[in-house]
Amino acid sequence: MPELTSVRVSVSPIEKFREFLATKGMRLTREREIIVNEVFSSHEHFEPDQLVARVTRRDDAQRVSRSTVYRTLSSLEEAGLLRKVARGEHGDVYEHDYGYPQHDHLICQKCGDLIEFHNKAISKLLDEIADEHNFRMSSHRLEVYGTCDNCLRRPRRRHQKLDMV
Amino acid sequence: MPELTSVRVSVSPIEKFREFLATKGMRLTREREIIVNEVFSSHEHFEPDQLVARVTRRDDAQRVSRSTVYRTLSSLEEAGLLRKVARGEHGDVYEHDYGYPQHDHLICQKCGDLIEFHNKAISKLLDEIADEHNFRMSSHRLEVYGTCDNCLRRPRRRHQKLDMV
DNA sequence: GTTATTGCAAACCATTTGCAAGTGT
DNA sequence: ACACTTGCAAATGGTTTGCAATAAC
Repeated sequence: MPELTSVRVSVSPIEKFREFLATKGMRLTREREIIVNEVFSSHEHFEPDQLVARVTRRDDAQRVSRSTVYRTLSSLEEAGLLRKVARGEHGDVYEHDYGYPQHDHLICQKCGDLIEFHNKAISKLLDEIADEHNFRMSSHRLEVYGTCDNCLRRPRRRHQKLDMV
Repeated sequence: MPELTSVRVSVSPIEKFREFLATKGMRLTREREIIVNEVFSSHEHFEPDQLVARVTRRDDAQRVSRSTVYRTLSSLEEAGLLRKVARGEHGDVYEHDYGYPQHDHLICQKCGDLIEFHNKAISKLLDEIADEHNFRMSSHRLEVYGTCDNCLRRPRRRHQKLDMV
């Protein structure tokens, strides 16, 4: 088991969010807190609707409406706590963008799975390319589409239409 | 069987499309031909709605409905003649994917401008990365966001939006 | 003659928004 | 108290689809 160093994050997501909200004259409400807790309870990528499903099904004081989920996700994105990732035909997902290093994705077109990777050489090349074009880079999105290991090993017939003549 | 040279030769887009349609048991209709001509009359990136606007405004036999434009764009994408490019908050655009080498984009967040580039080293790195993950890569999308040369030079102006004046 | 295709309008669907009621500071 | 916020329902907006009429082969 590798040793974990807790150097990365000094402030909890909820605290970071509160700070962000404060600068906007916004409040950390019960609903926003519920959503942040839900979002940061696991490191999985998620679709807005998955989150909505979880928090709207409740019948207690932990319930949050669909609108509020969407509104809060936007705020979390703006606050730098979440980032949106486009998965092509599979729709967008959110991922944590706080306390995690920059990375890119392999995206399986069969099962929609996301595999993260980071490659310094690519980052360096991007710097050079931007420089050549006198372009000031602020971010990038690199998505590699194809078929993941799992789907290659156990191909599901229904995905292969083979309608080639 | 038509005679083909041994070298990769540029068949016209319309011909390529006809071949694709044939393999699908589909027909090259007047409407599809109109759209292909319109799409390949210039190399510009375009939004579906821009194309729709051009071909639905007509009152002669050159008119094509919105539905047919969308249906045909999908077919052209499937046929490998067009490719969709996501511009982040600026919405998706189509670009020619036939007779043009693979390339990526610098995308200006100020003006939405697209600057194409190609870098062999990046392609090579992607091959290696996919390989390491036993991932079969079929394509990739690399978009570099930031501010373009033009917008850096004219910081306070919206540049090249001449279609509004 | 079949069978694919078109145009229209209606449906879709994830996301956004107006508004009245509710809540944090 | 005063804004900010919520939940609901309705609006959005780009894209897709059902269907009857039409056209390609």
